[in-house]
Amino acid sequence: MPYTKEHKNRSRDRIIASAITLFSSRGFDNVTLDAVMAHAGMTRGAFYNHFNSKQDLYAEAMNTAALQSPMASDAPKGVELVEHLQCLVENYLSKAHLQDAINPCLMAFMVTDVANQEPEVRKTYTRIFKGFSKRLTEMMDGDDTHHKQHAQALAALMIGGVAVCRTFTDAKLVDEVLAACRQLAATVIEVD
Amino acid sequence: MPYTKEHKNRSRDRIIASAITLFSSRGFDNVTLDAVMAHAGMTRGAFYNHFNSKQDLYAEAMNTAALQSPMASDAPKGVELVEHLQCLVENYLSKAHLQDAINPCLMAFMVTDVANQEPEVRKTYTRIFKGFSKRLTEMMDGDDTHHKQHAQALAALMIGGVAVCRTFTDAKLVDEVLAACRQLAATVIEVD
DNA sequence: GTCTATAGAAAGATAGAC
DNA sequence: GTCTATCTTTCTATAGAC
Repeated sequence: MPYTKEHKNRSRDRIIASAITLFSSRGFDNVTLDAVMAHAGMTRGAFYNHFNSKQDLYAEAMNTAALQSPMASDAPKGVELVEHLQCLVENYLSKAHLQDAINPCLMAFMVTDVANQEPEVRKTYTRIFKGFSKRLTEMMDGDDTHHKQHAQALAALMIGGVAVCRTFTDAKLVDEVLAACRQLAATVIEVD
Repeated sequence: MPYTKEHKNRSRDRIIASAITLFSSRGFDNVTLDAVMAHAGMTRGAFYNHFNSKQDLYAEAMNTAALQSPMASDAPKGVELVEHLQCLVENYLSKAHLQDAINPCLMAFMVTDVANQEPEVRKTYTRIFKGFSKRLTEMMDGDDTHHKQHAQALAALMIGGVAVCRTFTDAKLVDEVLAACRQLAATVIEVD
């Protein structure tokens, strides 16, 4: 057996990593399978040994990006949950995140892209959003209805803030809006 | 002269209205000029008498949608600015807006779509966002730095809320998140 | 499992008739 | 100004060699 399962898995991982980078920076429709495969160091023909379709890759890329996201990380020992949350939110609403090609939040980078895709991709997005907002709820220390509502609004604010800033051609506006969102986010977290 | 200027303008307006409806519901890349022109009651060949390119139409559609938006409307006589703002925000973060095919907010419906377009389109988006947040600032009754910051965060929250809800396949989640965003938005407005 | 080659379908833009 | 017809490019997906 010239190709081990290990080798195939590595190929698959490279394809997904390339998809995350290219989809997030150019959008799903503007990225060809040719480009994804070339970025992963292969050619187009190899693609269908790993995925059934381009849409299939889309869903897998979102899943993987969600698992790898800093937002999914646990608080270091000795750090309060709320402090950890504040730190994560600061990093999420940062300039560095806007340009992150490795671990971007696809919920923010691709939100309207996803809205126009097949239900399978939208279901994946919906599931990831629920996990995201559940995590926020938990870090807010408790999960009664009130905290859940705050967490959902916070999630929309974070995703919206990053999404709009990525469209701006004005660097000063980016700084202002990110700061404004961080400020409001902090208020939401503190109130709890 | 068999075709009057009036007639040409009407054709142009129909094309733009069709573009707003189709782009917002399916995304820029998934809509062909064929589809836009057919929706406007013409064929593809007539397009280039009105616009230089598909991207050109994109920018024009965003401009027109921004001008037509309820958010651009003035408060009726006798209604306080802040009350008017509260009303507009309620309508913006509503289920009806998610399905509005005539007057949707393209900033929310197309935010990540725009991020991947040519600078010309992104500049248009940036300009419209500035106008939007300036309007919010004014309705908050004053425009010192503090109000500006609140307005920018409110804009990101509104756009984010509508954008994420449009991707969800779960109707209950849509209701929850819209309500959560309205709640947080109300807090921001009242604090001022 | 990955490659090259190609089938087959679409879409943006242009040309020329009316 | 709008039409039909077409040029040209590009892309997803498949077939078959290695």
